[in-house]
Amino acid sequence: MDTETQILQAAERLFIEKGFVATSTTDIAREVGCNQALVHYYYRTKEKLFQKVFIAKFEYIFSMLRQPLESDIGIFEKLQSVVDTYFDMFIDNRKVPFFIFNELILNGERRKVIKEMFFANATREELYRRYCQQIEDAIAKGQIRPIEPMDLYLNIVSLIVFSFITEPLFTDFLDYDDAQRKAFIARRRTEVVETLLRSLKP
Amino acid sequence: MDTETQILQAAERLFIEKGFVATSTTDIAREVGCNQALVHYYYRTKEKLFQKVFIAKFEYIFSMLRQPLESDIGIFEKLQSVVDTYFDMFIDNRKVPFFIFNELILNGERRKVIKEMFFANATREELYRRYCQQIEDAIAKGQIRPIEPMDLYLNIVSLIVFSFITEPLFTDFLDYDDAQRKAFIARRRTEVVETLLRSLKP
DNA sequence: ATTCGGTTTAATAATGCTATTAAATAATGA
DNA sequence: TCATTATTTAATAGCATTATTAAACCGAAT
Repeated sequence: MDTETQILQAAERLFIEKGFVATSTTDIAREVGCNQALVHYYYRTKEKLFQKVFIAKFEYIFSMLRQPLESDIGIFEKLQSVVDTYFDMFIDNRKVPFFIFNELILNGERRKVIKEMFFANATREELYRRYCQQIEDAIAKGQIRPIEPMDLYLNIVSLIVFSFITEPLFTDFLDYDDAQRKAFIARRRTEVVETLLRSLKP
Repeated sequence: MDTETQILQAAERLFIEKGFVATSTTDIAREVGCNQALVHYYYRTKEKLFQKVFIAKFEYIFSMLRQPLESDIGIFEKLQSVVDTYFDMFIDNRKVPFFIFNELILNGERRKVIKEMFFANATREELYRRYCQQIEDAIAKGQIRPIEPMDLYLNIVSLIVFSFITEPLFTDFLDYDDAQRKAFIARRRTEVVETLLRSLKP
């Protein structure tokens, strides 16, 4: 693999693991095994490199909504599908949820950049609008209780993301081993679905 | 007020606002209007100062559970009371939830220190055990559906904390003004209670 | 008035970081 | 082959940060 993408991938690993501020371009170079100046040669500044990593992850996470949302299944199955999709993905990328929120919240300047990026693509707003439509239809049909689509979305994200954000705390505080960690996440998965579905009953 | 506590309070403000890494002892000194060496004179190292701030906040937040838990009201009223208590407190300390999780998750070394502090006080475990007892009683009496007390606790914390963690995102992404921000939080408050109560129906 | 303790300051050592530059090296095409 | 371009390195400027030290300051007790 060429050095340029090696650097990008090392940066991704380190940024996600330790966050932007705690990761130096020297760290990244060391991880790749190249000279530190190369990081700047290819990506000019640490911030630019970071944004490349960040936006890619952000896009990726958001795009995962697309498939369940467009499939032709019932509203409850969709919800189950969304939860499963995210749990599967986060199990292999345990620090990603924290990474996204951490960087998005800690740095207001960056938030502006991401915002512009986000609204630059009209299909994303379209995706959200379609989601709202589906919720409102389900409410109209009496399948679920009345709820603001945004509130439901926040509930979903809260419960999923928090399961992964708190996982390191359990691991350390209760001395969880690998098996217990897995079990914790597995239980959260079913519990999150249970909670969401019950909370939506008309 | 004496300089020592001025420094502590400035540190608290800055640490909560910008996080540990992004806050320098020079920042703190500037905020107080004193020499940077004074910060070290009183608190030796930045890390020690931070831990003093952090542990105080952590204790405070946890201790807020005590009153609702010990009062003699029904399980649903208790839940409502807990949610209200935290919403009230976080409304005046909007960045605190993020602060706690951010620092707790980002730094594994620190987690160890907090863990020791946490388990040093037996009344805290006692508090948690009493909470579990109350949930299990409510389940046995058929007031709520079967659920692991830990899962319920996580659900509660997730929904509350996330309302405040995501608030800056709404503020920026959707250009919320102060009134809209207040309305957002107010709606979340009722929605969180609604979601929790419904999800617990037997 | 002077001494003494606690407080505050200025100065600085030591370190680590980002970003740049110029030179060296490797790769490529004429 | 050789000239040109792309990649990589070493060196370093410039800055910020933590922590320490020695000296200055200041108020209170003697």
